[in-house]
Amino acid sequence: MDEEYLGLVLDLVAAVPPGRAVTYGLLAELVTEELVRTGRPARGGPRQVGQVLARAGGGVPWWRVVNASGRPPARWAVTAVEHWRQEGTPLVRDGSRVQLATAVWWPHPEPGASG
DNA sequence: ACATTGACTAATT
DNA sequence: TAATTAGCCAATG
Repeated sequence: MDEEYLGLVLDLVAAVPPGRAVTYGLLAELVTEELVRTGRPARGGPRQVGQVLARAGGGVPWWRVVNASGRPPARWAVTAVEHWRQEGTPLVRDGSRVQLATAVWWPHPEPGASG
């Protein structure tokens, strides 16, 4: 886990707009894409993204990163919900999780890129 | 080197 | 929806 990987993850998280969210898995894929695109070996997965955020603490909008169920880390659930309500993030009926179908965001694909 | 742990995920029940 | 299980990858003891 070097600085380059940390920076990649943190930059991506910082790029997520308010009121939107990404999943750990998606973030991991984006990181992998970028590494491969720049000719570097792919590494890490969703759990590594989690590791980075856990280490980062504050300083990044961590509440915009949720698991595949739209939930934040249990320990920070209350704080996350407060942020979501403040940003107007689409939530499911009970307000405890992000509505992924409408809230998920990802970087604009580059022109010419396949897919 | 082996075991355990963790801000994960997908499939099963 | 919730609880379980198995798979995953890297860090830590």
